[in-house]
Amino acid sequence: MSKRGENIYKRKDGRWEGRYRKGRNKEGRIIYGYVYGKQYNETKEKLSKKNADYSIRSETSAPEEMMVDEWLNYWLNILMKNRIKPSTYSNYRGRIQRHLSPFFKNKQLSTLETADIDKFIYSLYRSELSSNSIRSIISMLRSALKKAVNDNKISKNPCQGVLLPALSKREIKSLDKRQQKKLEQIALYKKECSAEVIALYTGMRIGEISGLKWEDIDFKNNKIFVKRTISRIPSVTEPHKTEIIIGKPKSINGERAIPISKNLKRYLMEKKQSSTSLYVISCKNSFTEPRIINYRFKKIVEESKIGQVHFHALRHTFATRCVESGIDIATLSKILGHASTKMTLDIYTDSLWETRRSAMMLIDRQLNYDERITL
DNA sequence: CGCAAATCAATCATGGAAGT
DNA sequence: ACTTCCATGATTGATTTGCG
Repeated sequence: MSKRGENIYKRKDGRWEGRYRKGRNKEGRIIYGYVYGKQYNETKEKLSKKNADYSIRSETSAPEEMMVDEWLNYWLNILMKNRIKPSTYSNYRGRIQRHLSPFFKNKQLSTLETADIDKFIYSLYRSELSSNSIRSIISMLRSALKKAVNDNKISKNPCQGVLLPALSKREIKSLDKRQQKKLEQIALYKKECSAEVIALYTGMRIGEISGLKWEDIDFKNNKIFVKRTISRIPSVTEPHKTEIIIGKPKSINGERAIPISKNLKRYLMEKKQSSTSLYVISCKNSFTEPRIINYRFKKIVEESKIGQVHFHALRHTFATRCVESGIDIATLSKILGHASTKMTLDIYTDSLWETRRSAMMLIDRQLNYDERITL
């Protein structure tokens, strides 16, 4: 009778159906061929013949003809798809389609060498991509080729040892108190609950604010639980479409609780009264997607005349204010949802130094050197 | 050998352009 | 006055490297 792995199954109509691998399509999915028979053994025989045919073929010609973009699609759609988040999948797919496939069109995987990768990087340079983007394309390519080495498709990884553009150093932008005041003045008096106010007083990310529900706020214990993140990505299934992804934290570690200050609590409670939606920031009685939050944010920024800032700067602003009020780094790290304090330290070392310096200057006033003479 | 710095990999944010 | 699509760019967790 039918055994696991044979790929022979009994059909509802009484016949036996066997499947064999014919090859793979452009996306890397397996294409099956089918055989049928009234008896199990009959089907098994037919199937083994087919299998013999195709295994000979794939041993001789198929492996030689594997193209670079075939491998990439196989790597992404078969090997990676279920291991990575939809947002990452979408991102990778976009980079393959837009950059890798066109450049390595008609290039055989087995002939790929380091020089090709260097040329590719050069072409990305010329298309004026930032070094960050180039790096992320190459690092994805590197992992795909690493797997190809592992599967004996190529003997060594051509990405090994390529020279990447220098990482552009990031400069954290945050609002000073004057800018913050100006922004709040407008945001606070909006009728709807303001994403900007929440960002400035919790440090939450835009996607997290987008997914925040009233039920995530524990007014009794003054806590906000971050449980969701919303983003819109190019559709995984339908081409030329996008879709909303509501990400659930994979582990309990992904979630975090943020304490609510007194004023924020008052603000939120007031807004909750007039809210009819499950979501704190609502749009048509549902969530407000990040693009819209950003759109509204930009209008407020313009109105408040504080210059050019990104929404993410509000998160930095929150952290900076925390540091200024002398918060300890471990606490801040927890609130921001960082995995370790290392990350937090890396980003905020400078502002920590600023507050230490000004603390020193305060102390310094007490030491009046001239008075020594009169003593 | 232990540690932090550097780099890689995965994920999230941004905003122009065009559509409704 | 948003809303959708899409490619680029930045952030952040994980791993490797390199240095005393």
